[in-house]
Amino acid sequence: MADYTPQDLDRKWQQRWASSRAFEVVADPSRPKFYCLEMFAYPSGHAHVGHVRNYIIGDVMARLKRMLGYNVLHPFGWDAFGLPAENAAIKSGIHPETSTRGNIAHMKGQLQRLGISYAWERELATCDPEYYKWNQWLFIRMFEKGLAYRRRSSVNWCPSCRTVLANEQVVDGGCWRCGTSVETRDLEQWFFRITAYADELLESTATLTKWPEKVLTMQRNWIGRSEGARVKFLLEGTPGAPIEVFTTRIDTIYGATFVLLAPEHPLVADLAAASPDPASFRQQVQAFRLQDRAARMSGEAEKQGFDTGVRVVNPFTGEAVPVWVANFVLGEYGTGAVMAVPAHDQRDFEFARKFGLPIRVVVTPDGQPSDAASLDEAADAYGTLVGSGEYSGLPSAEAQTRMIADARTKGIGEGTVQFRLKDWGISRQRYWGTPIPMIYCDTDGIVPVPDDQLPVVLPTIAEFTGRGDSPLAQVPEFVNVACPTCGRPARRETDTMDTFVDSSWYFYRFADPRNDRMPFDPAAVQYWLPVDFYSGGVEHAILHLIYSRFFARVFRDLGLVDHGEPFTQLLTQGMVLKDGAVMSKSKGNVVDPDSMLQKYGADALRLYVMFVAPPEKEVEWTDTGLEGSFRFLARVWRLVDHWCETIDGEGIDSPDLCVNLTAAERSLRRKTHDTIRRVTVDIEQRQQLNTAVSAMMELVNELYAFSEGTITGGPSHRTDEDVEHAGQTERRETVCVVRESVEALVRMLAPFAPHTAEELWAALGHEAGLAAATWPTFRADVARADELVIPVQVNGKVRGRLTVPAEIADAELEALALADTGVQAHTAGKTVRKVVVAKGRLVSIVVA
RNA sequence: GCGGAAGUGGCGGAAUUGGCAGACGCGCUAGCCUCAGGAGCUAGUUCCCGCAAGGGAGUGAAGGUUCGAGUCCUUUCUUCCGCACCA
Repeated sequence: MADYTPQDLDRKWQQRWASSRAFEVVADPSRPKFYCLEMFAYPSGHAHVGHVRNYIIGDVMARLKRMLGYNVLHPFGWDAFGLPAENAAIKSGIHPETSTRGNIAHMKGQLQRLGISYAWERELATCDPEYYKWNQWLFIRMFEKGLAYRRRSSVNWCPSCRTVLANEQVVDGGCWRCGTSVETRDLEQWFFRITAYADELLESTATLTKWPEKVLTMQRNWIGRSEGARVKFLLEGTPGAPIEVFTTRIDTIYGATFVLLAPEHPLVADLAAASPDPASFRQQVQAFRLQDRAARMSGEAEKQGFDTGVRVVNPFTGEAVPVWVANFVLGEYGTGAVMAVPAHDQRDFEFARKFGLPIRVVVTPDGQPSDAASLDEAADAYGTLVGSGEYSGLPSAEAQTRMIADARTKGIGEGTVQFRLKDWGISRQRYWGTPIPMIYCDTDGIVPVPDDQLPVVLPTIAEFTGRGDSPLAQVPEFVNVACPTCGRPARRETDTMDTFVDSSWYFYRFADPRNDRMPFDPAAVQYWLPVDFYSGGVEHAILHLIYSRFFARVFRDLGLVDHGEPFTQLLTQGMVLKDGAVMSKSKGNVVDPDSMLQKYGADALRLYVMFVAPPEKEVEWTDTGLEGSFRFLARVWRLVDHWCETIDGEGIDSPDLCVNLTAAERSLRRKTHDTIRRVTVDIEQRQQLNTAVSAMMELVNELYAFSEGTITGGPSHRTDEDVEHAGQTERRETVCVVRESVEALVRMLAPFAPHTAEELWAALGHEAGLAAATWPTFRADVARADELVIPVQVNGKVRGRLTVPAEIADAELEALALADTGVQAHTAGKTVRKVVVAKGRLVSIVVA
């Protein structure tokens, strides 16, 4: 064999895999399936090693599962729509289609050069009309079911560029291009009713037993279920709709000394109109609304408010209390109005102190009345009610139940559940996305594009100005359309969809990516889904992973799939840092995989990235670590080179048939099988890929030590049955044992270093390649040691070691331990109080 | 503020069920090999005392449970991450 030149191997095997379509699969219900998926990529141009880590993790899993006999679906695609390409078009004039296609081609080449085993024939890009057609189809189905609806909502607006800005385009409260201070504007926009599934999305987190607890916690917090009550406060003196508040602490309602409205509350405009000085009123409200959104929501901003002059009646006390507008009350949560209980809520407390509003204590720890003047912060703990009429003396929890029941009886309120999760606004005033397939007709109103006219193709735009409202609104031949119902002139929707829509179901499309009649054949999805192993960045813990769970339920309720959860197991991989920072082009600390590939080959890079730390952990990139992995592969290469001609041959038996193995040979077999166990468990069950690599390194070290012994150790072991091969003479037993070990090693290396493993496997005489190889089988009987070294502790310190048969009885072990000279040095003249024998592990002696 | 995760040699990290702390790798040291070594092989490498044998200490800190704790419990410190005026 020649020297280890991985670059040649990379090329050779990548070509063979491609020409043999090695990783393409078809559904086969007679075989167990495994759907292995990494989050698809935004085609930014170049993948750096941080991105690549994720693909390698998935590839190790996919390649292992193939060798274990699973029918493995391992596809890849491109999250190809998105703002960066459009921003680039505005700056450089290059059309998003052009830059995106170019970036995809480059990144695909990078992944292929890494030898990631994707079923490339299933590749998809979300900017393909064949893909986004089904976004549109699904949107219409959701519209029909009331899951997609339209309402007014605010967006960021740059008055200078006269354009809507995405949140990412707002930098420090200003426009990303001109710095002009951003305003909010109300526009009619489309929403998905994800809140219809809020309870289910929350409750089913309990079934996601193979997801990181961290992600589940984040999702639960994001959904933010809270139980409470809605209570109506009637306007004093004026007939009309009451102000409804949401509270989780109805037990404190006797302490509600005022009511607060969000500036966005619908009643605020009416109150302004009716006020003595409407102009000043409106000006104050407007001032709150212009406050930087982030600052207003951050909790650090100064609490501000003003009295509307209107009073409402507390339905429990009958007392009239003032209504204020406050900058910190959120319009989009609850009812946009809250009852303020300053004694028992810190925000209300601060507000009351600032504006001299009354504070009344109605819950105390012991049920004894207490004076509000002594408070220096709100007392928000549960306790016993005081000064609360008929409810005084009740504990908070019981009071809540009774008060909610009474409110319901009297028609002044009811118990309710409130979610922090809001409906998902999907309208984007952008070009590079899926056109929303809706038509506005003066006669027929909102009309979906008929299915047979899908897709609504994104028109090609020549110039990107970054000015004006939705770019599509500036394309008359796109906008103007005949109404599908009445045929009269109508207008198309000119907004495009949030790209999270694209990524919420792509994993279904991979099951049947070329279907032109449906988003996918339910039978294909029935076989392949759910995704068994999904890996990607933790930054998607909330949005993408909740939206996908939502879509799975939408598909389920459309009768297209029969499961609820799309991802059985989730792995969130850590980032790769360079010089302590996340890699980014702007920081100039990007490690380019291609230059590493040229120097060390794909396998060294793959192995290093897997070896350096467990997949979930952040890692710091080091070139010396990569060199270490290269050295290991070269060491394996030389090992196989040394042995391959000796052990490659007909008539080599299984080591099971060898009865008279030497101690060294038995020890090597033991190490081999123990390694098989460790590597298998580490990858398949623990996803602890770093220790799987360590285990293989240990085996290689053992094989080196063993090889020294047999090659230079002389003829003492030799018998008449020696095998004569290629000038090397070895005991037949040695050949059997080494062959078993080396062949296991090469196959275990295959998921990590597939190119090298393929070459070595061929060198060992296996012409069919690793595609035909199976994962080595662990044999507990072989791995079991026949002798153990048992440490003996005296008062917690190791004072001796006993080499004993593995099957030794506890009593005998105890006797040996007590008789050991090293132990006796520490027990002499003392009384043995206790002896604990931990079977097969240790003996612990207590003396005094 | 709330929630989550984590603190182990010079460094990245191991320790699977409460049972020999530091596997494996990087780095470093020495020897061998070599014209040479930024290649390879072998040995060593937690800290302190000691020529050595050996002894002592040791997993952020302080307590506790236990024959035995990196692992379990309590308190505490630090770091990272997420959420953050959600009533």
